[in-house]
Amino acid sequence: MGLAKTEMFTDEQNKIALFAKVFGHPARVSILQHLFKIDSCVCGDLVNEIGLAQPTISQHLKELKHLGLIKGNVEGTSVCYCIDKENWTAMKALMNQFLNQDVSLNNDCC
Amino acid sequence: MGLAKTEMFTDEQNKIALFAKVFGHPARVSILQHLFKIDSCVCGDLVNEIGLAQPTISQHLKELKHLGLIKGNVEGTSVCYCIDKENWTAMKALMNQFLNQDVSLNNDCC
DNA sequence: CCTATTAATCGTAATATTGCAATGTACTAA
DNA sequence: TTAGTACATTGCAATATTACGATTAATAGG
Repeated sequence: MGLAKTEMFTDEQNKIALFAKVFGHPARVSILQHLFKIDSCVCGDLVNEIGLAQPTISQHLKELKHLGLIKGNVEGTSVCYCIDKENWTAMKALMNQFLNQDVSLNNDCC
Repeated sequence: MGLAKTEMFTDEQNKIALFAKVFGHPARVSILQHLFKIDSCVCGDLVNEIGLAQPTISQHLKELKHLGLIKGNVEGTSVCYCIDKENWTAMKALMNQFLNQDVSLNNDCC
């Protein structure tokens, strides 16, 4: 298996899970934090910043790009990656809706 | 491999990734939403609510419990699960810090 | 053209995740 | 005690993820 049964869940639940999944690796968290911290970024910087090999970083960037959270422009021999602000904001709204569910219920059973 | 190299990242990055990972499956998202929606919950309800088999649900509940996001009390033959409000709030703060990084930078390179 | 640089892709090994049948455990009721 | 109910644990098969060496593609500079 190793295969989630997505068909039995709502689109919203699957979408939340997909975004969360991409944040579920410290390298990708680190990449995103780095992209926020500086204005622009080439992959080489990330390979130096994070300790992983170049193909590994490239693979993580691909996943982030696939979900639309970052975008990359070719600049000569290097590629400039940065946060896709619009998609990030939309993702944030979805995640906040999930995280900010009302916690003040009177479920005193536990 | 399939093994994240956690030692090269900060505690914060690893913690964010761990929480995100547990949200990275629609069944666990669904379980948490259901626990928020009702006051208390036994596992049987979840097995009916979600379409997965009982051992599968039990395993997902275990992961949520391990991270402290839910807690369970034995009540006779059944177990009452609910959100651990305190830990949920702490988790929320960490995740919001990550999600709400300033998006208004002038990274116009892309 | 040739060479260097940068990053993507391919191939593969090690490990993790998902899901469930079978089984085990703990409690309740008769 | 026996049977039933509710959930946990075990064991395993199918698939996914992570990481990286080797290679490839694309561009820049000579």
